[in-house]
Amino acid sequence: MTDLDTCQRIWNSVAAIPAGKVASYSQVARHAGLPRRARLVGYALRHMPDRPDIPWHRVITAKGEIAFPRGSDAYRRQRRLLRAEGVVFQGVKIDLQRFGWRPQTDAGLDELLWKPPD
DNA sequence: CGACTGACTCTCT
DNA sequence: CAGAGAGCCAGTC
Repeated sequence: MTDLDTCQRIWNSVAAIPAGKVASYSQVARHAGLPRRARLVGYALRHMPDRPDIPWHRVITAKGEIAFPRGSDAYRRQRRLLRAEGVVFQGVKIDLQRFGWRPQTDAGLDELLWKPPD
């Protein structure tokens, strides 16, 4: 397994994702100080202890899709958890414009978030 | 040591 | 906007 410290940082970054928003693997990797290690994040999550304080379901691919194959058990589970937090799915994808995690502009994003759709 | 794989991403077409 | 290809890193065989 990777350095425990690395995993800790990854999990910590995942835990930093606000409820109702999602972050891509690369986003989490970058936030954890691991620029191009998106796959490592995936690996870390795969081997993650099922701790309730780690919202793994808020981590999706850069396309805004759940990384699991559609129709799989894990896919439905993650999708349900996200929907429970208010994340809206457009078909198989999530609108990253609205639900994408913006660590830098997180504070003032609410207005943007709740602006009525076109 | 090398080939294969995976909860990935970026770039080019 | 979708598909192909290359890059990336750790684990497994």
